[in-house]
Amino acid sequence: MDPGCTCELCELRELFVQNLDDEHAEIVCSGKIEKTFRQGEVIIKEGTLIQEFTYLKSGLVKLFRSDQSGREQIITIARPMDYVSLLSVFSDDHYNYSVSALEDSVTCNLKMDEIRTLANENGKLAFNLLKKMSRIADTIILESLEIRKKHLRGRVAYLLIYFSRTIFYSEEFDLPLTRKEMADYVGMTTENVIRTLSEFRRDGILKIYGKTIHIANMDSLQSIADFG
Amino acid sequence: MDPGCTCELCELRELFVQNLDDEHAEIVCSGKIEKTFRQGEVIIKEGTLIQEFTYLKSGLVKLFRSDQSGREQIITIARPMDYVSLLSVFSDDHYNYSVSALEDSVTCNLKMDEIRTLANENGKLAFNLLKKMSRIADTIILESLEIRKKHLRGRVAYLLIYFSRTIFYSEEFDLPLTRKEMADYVGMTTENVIRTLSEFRRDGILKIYGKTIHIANMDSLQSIADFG
DNA sequence: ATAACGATATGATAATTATCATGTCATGAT
DNA sequence: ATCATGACATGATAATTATCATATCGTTAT
Repeated sequence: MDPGCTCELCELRELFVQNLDDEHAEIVCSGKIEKTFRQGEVIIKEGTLIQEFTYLKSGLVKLFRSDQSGREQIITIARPMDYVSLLSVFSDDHYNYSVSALEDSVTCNLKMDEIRTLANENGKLAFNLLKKMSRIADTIILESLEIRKKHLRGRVAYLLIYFSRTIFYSEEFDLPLTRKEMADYVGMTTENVIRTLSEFRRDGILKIYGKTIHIANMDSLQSIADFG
Repeated sequence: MDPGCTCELCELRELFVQNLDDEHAEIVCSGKIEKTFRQGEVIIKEGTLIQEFTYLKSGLVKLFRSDQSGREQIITIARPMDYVSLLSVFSDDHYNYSVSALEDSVTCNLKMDEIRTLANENGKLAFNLLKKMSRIADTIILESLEIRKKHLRGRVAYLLIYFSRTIFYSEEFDLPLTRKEMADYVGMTTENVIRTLSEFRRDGILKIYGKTIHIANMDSLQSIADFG
């Protein structure tokens, strides 16, 4: 991959550099487009034609679907090193979900038909894509099953631990979601998510300063997530 | 693919025959093992080492996970033409779900490391696997979101329509699941699934003779699935 | 044939969650 | 600075679902 692609930590680079010769890497690289999104901006819109392979370089995004009544269901939250263009990309012509930026984000976009062509010609590349896809799909499905079997308190606890462990690596962090979005994620109403957070605060499990959450008693929170 | 692989309708055949030369097809084919399972038998056990690529040739199976308390969550139901070895196969060493036969079933098993090797060498094969995987993962995720946003009645209606349209192509069919399994699928209790079926019967939407279901009023059932 | 068991079924009650009402607070627009 | 708006918050009540109790039915084991 030529020096133009200087995305040091980019997983795409890792993926392609191992698997493509210089000539093909150059093709991919020359078609690369970086896009910047402000918090709240739509990156991918449900129903839109899939033309690009979108990779999240920095920031944080949510994948979601909207039903006829306008309510959103959040499918998952993706960080850099996750593929954003994932779910429908290899099986469908149109996105069946939307993506928007939870924090200011930068994406790296490649032309989808180039990826398709390259993958068809290059088993290693295709197989690596297959592995990535498999892992991500797996994670989403298992996460969805986990959430589904818990009650309200367990779901909220699970989500907070997810942010603490997986996203922010800290017991204090700024929630990247509004209470409504948390509700959309765990499949409950906004009011009940708020009530649950207040309960956790009253029980001394959390300290809450607006969007800032400090997990004061991780053990309790963990056992609520496990058994609630 | 040599004449030994005479699975006329097998999607594997279609997948491999287009993508492998005779020599490689012979490798795959010679390692093929067919296995027969009676209704209720376990085909894949959660936690087990993944060594085979399992394809469902005939029958009907359920994919599910068991939690610590012993309750099952059904992830999806797979028919022939679906890949059974799917979710973890390319991303994990061990299955994180189980599969068992809802009807007498026959699987076709290939060695996983052969598939891995071939996919690495053959872009077309890997890309076709990628497309299949993508489609199946997509379907499971979207189905899960659909179920999740409905209430009890809507979930049961959805499931009945799913059997009618997708599995049996008829408005009268024998339920391949017990009431408990239906409950495990839609994430509700057995009692409430039974109650809902009884309600549908009382409302003239269904006729129920034990496991045999006749959908007497598809329009009503459909609108319950859509809006309930 | 009969006993035992699991699946199906229904009712009563408890637990959980949604809805509606209302109010505060922070923030951006004018 | 003030207003408008949306996010956050809490209580009361309604709707939904789970749990517990009980009973029937069909199938399997003895």
